[in-house]
Amino acid sequence: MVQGKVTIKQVAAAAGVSITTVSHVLNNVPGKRIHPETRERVLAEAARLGYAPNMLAQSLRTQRSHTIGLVGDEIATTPFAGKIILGAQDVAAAHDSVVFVVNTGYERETEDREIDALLRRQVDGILYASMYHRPVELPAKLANVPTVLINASCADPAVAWAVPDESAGGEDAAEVLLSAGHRRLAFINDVDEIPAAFGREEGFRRRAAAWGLAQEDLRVITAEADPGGGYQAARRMLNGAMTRPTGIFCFNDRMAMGVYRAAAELNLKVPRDVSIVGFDNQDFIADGLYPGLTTIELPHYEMGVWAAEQLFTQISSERKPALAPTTRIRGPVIHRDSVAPPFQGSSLEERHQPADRRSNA
Amino acid sequence: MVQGKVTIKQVAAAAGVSITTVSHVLNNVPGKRIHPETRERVLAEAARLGYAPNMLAQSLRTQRSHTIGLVGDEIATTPFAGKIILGAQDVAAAHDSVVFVVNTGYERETEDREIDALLRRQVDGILYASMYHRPVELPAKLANVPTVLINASCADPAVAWAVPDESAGGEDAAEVLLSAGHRRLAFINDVDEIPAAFGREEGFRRRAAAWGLAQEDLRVITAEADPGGGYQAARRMLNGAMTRPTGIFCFNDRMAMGVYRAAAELNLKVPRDVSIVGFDNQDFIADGLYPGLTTIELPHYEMGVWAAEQLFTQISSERKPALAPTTRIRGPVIHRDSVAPPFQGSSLEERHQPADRRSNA
DNA sequence: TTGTAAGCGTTATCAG
DNA sequence: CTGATAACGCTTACAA
Repeated sequence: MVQGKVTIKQVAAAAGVSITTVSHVLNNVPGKRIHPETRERVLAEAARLGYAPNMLAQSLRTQRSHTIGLVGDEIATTPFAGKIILGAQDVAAAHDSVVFVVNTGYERETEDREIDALLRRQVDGILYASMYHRPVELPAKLANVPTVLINASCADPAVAWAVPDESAGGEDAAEVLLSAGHRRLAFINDVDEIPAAFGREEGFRRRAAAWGLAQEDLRVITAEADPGGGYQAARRMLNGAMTRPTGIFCFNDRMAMGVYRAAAELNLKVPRDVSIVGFDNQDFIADGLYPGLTTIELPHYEMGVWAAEQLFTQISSERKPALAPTTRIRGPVIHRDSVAPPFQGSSLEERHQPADRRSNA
Repeated sequence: MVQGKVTIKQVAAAAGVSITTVSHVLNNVPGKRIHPETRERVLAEAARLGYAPNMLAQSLRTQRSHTIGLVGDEIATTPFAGKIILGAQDVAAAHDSVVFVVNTGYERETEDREIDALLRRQVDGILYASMYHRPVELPAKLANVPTVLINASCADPAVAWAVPDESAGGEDAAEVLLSAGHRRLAFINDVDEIPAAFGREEGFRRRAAAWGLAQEDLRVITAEADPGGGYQAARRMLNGAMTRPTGIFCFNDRMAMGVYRAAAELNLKVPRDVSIVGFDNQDFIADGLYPGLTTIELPHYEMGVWAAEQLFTQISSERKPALAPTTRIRGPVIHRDSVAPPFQGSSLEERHQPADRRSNA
């Protein structure tokens, strides 16, 4: 009620007891038996005054700030980041905690400064997130603080981390195409040599092999992981009608965007003439494309949740074990309209071109 | 060096002085003259021990936490949010502060709970951000806390806010098209009755009028603010060759995405047959489309910066004035490749442009 | 020039 | 059952 800062002292005065007693009843101190009547009185006054403990004082005393830090390289700049923050915040809230988020912009100096800032504020732990799945090394400052990595792995077996299950994603993508009946597949992979590229290809190949697909029916080419890269790769790949893949898996949705364009230019309809599977389920792209893009979602929210939960158990446990848990989280496949059984009719060259579809080059 | 928690007391002991002296030298207390030699000693020991003041204690004592809160309805879920966070963080860092970010998900209850959590942590102030430009009313809890609104306006003249300059955006869009030579324009506006819709239309019309454009040469229709909406509107609008607008301004980039598709289906080339201007400069869409979309960028980062700076001056000033500053920030136009002079040739069954206004590019 | 001590708002120990 | 009182780590009168 009364605005401003009402302290435990005022509650005590109002209830005609000592602050000790107030603290006892408000915190439900185990060993303490308090007269029901005074307890009521205290509770009533506290409520009436709108008392809420000052957590700075509380933290100082208990050495527990109920605060965690989320530091990321590009955490705030990228469309994916949000979900991670959200996941972390949701579990933080469940632990009466709130989260500081800081963006380092890949600057070591900024990172150091900000981590210091967090540490001086006695954060109970730190979530260290990378925007893109990659191996990192833990900043030295964090050696003695509960920390868990998100979207990043670490050689040190003592640090916990969560990453997407890339190869499961690759498998799922293959499964979607294969089970729709496709037998000539292609994977347009990222040129960069990163875990996501390795993992997705590995899974894709593995599942294709499991279906008995012949080597020559699975082409893998690499390109820049953007619309332009996807476009160029697709132009190259979609040329010969005989050998053209009927199902294409793209490293990410942005590349898929380029593949759509290439297909349109070549007068190929998605999904009738080519089925396409993306990766990321990127907001406004996957669902903005026409037809809607079937894609594998990255488990950002889930990683945030897992990591935060892991962090809180680490915080409340005495000493961290020498071997920290790690996880690879599988993202769901989001079915939209870019995958269909391969077209069985005559080959494209024999068909009549629709009049409104002049090819542009 | 020594990890863990080194306190001022340890520094004092190591330097052979009292904690008062340590505090004095470390804080450069104005009125105090300290012997250069002891000052050196203190500094040296502090550095050697790697001392950093515990800000919880400091905050408790000084009643200044060097901490601000950024609460938003969807702050973390949307691709725009990041820039706001970034702007806020950048200026926070310049003020030795760090920012809590919380997402309310439009739930009043969550909002209350989280704001309480921030207040109990003694945040120095709060940035209250809306994901989409709209009027809001300030949560009652924030009445006595320095607060500034981002992407939201407020009827209360005592609260400060920053919003995008929508009508300037509309003007700029019109200018881009008109100065490229277009004389038959269209604006595909959002059906929702929101400030962005009003403002952009108003600006667009105003600038068109300033160029002397006749009423009938500026069509405005509304649609859902997504690719589907843009697509349908464009299909409707791009039909008759005679009356077809040569320049289209879309309420946002997502709608523009749909317009691209409609244009492609109608065998109209962008920008040769239709020039398109979007709004938002949304990552991965505006630059992912082909050809690249010319668009008006929303000043998220700038709003974050302005608001945070405003917040810090408010924090360090005694009492807030009855009339708080507000601002409308103009976003830059991002020139890409979706705008060109109207095509003068005859490849389409289009007749000549009205000869009255034959300007150039 | 330096030190003592009070106090920020809590919690925890230990008496009464 | 309840209440002094000492921390938590720091800043800041006020003394010396």
